[in-house]
Amino acid sequence: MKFAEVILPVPIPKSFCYSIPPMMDVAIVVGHRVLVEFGNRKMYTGIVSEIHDKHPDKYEPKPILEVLEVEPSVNPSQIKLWKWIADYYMCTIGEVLNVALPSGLKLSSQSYIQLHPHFIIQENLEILNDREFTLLSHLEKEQTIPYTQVGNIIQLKSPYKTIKDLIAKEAILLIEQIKEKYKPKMEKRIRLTEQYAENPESLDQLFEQLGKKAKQEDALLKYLTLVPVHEDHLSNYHGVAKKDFIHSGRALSPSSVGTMTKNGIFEEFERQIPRYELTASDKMQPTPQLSDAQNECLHKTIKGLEEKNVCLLHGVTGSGKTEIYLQLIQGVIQNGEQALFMIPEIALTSQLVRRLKVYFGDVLGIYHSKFSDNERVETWKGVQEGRFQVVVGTRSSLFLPFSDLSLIIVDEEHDSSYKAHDPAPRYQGRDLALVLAHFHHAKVVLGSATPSLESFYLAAKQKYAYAGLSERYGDAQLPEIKIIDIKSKRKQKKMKDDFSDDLLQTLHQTTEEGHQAILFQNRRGYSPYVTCNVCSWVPTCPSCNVNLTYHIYKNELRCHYCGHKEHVPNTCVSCGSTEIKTVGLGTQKVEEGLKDYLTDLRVGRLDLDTTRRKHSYEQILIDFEHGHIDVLVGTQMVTKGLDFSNVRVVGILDADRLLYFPDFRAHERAFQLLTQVSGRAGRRGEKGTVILQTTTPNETLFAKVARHDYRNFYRKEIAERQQYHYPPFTRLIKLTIRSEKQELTKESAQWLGNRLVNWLGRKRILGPQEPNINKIRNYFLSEILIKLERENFDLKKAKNYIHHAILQLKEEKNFKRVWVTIDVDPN
DNA sequence: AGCACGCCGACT
DNA sequence: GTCGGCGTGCTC
Repeated sequence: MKFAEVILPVPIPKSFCYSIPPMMDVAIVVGHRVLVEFGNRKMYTGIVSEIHDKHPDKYEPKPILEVLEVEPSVNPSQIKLWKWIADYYMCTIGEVLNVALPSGLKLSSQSYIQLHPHFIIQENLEILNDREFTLLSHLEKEQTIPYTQVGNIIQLKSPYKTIKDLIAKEAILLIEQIKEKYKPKMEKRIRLTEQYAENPESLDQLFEQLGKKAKQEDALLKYLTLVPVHEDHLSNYHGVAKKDFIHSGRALSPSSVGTMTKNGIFEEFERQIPRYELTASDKMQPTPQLSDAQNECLHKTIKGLEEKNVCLLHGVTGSGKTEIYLQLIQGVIQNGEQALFMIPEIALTSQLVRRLKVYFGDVLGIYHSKFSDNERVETWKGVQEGRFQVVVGTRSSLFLPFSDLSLIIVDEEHDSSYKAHDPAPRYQGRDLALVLAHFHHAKVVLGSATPSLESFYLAAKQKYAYAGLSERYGDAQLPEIKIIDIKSKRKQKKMKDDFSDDLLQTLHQTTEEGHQAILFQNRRGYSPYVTCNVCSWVPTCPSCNVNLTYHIYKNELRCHYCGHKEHVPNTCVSCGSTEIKTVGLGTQKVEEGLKDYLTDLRVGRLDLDTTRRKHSYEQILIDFEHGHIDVLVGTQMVTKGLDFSNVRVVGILDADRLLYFPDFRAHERAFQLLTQVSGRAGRRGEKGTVILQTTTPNETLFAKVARHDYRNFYRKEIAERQQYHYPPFTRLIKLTIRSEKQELTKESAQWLGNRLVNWLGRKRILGPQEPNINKIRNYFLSEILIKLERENFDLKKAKNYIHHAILQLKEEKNFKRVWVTIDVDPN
């Protein structure tokens, strides 16, 4: 008898042992998706992680019910990676499985009830109560009803007992239905039936027969122009897409085509087609020529990769790093190997994808969060089958089933969206890329204009190779950055609301000249809060401890943490006055204000609120590209990967806010954001201008941004990190403690903190401390930060302590309703 | 995470 | 009684 260890998508830190029925013995291997029963009756897809013949001694394993595929969906090196992640990021392997496997490959069962075939309601009325009768009459009509709906039907919150009684009376059956989620996309096609296709001469006769039926004759003619049956009768086999046949060129009448199908002239058939909108129409192009500087950098990178496996490619904004990536990828394709091109979440615009498609065509796969389940499965399978040699995607593309990976490019490696937040595993995509590459003996290129301190530090320590690119591509120059002191401007009455005279003038001038501008304000909504002018009352969220943001379009107040919405009150809830005013500046207000002061401008906005829908992001960018928008206002979305040659001016409305985050990375992030957004100005051709508005014009960080002086920024910042023992000199683990009561959160956090201090020592534990926003979605939060040495330290042991302490916390009677999340290497 | 089960208090 | 709420324990 053989047994399989199966990974299941549940947050339990174990794998589960199932028996392999003898019939399956030969077929089953590591990486197979299998269907198993788990718990009382639920069915799940699991992944086989190990096969052995040791019967567990404490229980009798259940059998594997089904092997869901011939070729395993997952390869052994992926399982190795999953285990590494679970270990390093301190989560369960089930949680890893949950994010790693596209949901199209995950099946789970849903419970349904149906009438027992031998049960006749009319003959059993006396043993049924009202509720039972209602339910059974519904079942007579509906055949099957999902378990989850039963409660609604019989007006009970927990229908469990009723169902159990009915099962005992043999009135109903409980069944499990499994839904296969992935559906291949099919296309309806049309072709001639065999009799006509095989001897095209018979078509002449057919034309005569159709003589008076002009519409059918039309259709036949059109078919023959689309499919050259006369020249090559085999061409009929693939026929033509029905949609194209009927609607392209001169449209046909669908009903006459239908008639002809009925009469055995045409036949309909289906063919699986890829979901990708491809390529036949896109002409393939050779990758672009490199400038001398790029060429030199490319060679430095290649040499660096040979020596160190990892190379930091540090190129100023607009220096053309992408062209270098293309060359590297090209090399990988020629060797018949695979490459992964990683980009931050939002930068995956169709702009970039379209560009890559032109160079790589059919060997390029795409993978990101706005893809549907089905599309993801197709990329997954394409990578597995080796059809896709290059994948461009966000951090989740690290989980694809690569077999022959030889290069990973992490573009904009400093970008914080590489870090996963919400469900565990809270992995850092850039770091994980290094691990994946290590498993595959692949090379990694980390590219950025503003490298993360971590990466630059490792390059400085010669752990990574380094290749710099300090000039912009073509004749472009780095923009001139003007720092505007808005405090003194206000005194001089040269501010109009939040716009300085310089900013308005520059915008006016550049748009007059036919150029475009970008305005950056890192806050969405109209204003961050509203307040009563009389008593200073501020509306707050009922479930989170934050002020509500004012959104002008629906005249609404919204919570950006839980999504709560309410109308703006006409009168102050606290004092009854009607003087409610808005305070502070969001992107909507910038948009409004611009329209007031520069009336002729066409203003667009790019933030979370305008890009919720799947293609809206793309649409705004297209409008901007085609010059339908003069000024684009946006949040940090505008800092990422927008590359429009006509943008001459960038305005930063309030640079101060970036600095005063209570976070050791605030300065790093500010420098990156400011440099990146400035880099949008003046690509190709003339020099751009950046207007940076601030109340603290002497802040040295701004000066460094203005001088494009990354190195001095780095020197100062790294010294501080070292002095205060922050990464890259230490490793951080953040624990977040949550409960429904503030006191409970506080006490349990204190308890946990003490335990950790005992085991790990006072100096390694910071907190517990209430975060700035101490209540989200009705849960009160507290945080503990653990600082661990990077060298000469037993990390594994420390993590065990942490796990242990949390386990102990949960065993304390009073702390049962306390939740702790672990975030390794938090942002 | 689900889900069953058991105990308790609050109702028609 | 019967229902819902909540705590507890288990899942191969």
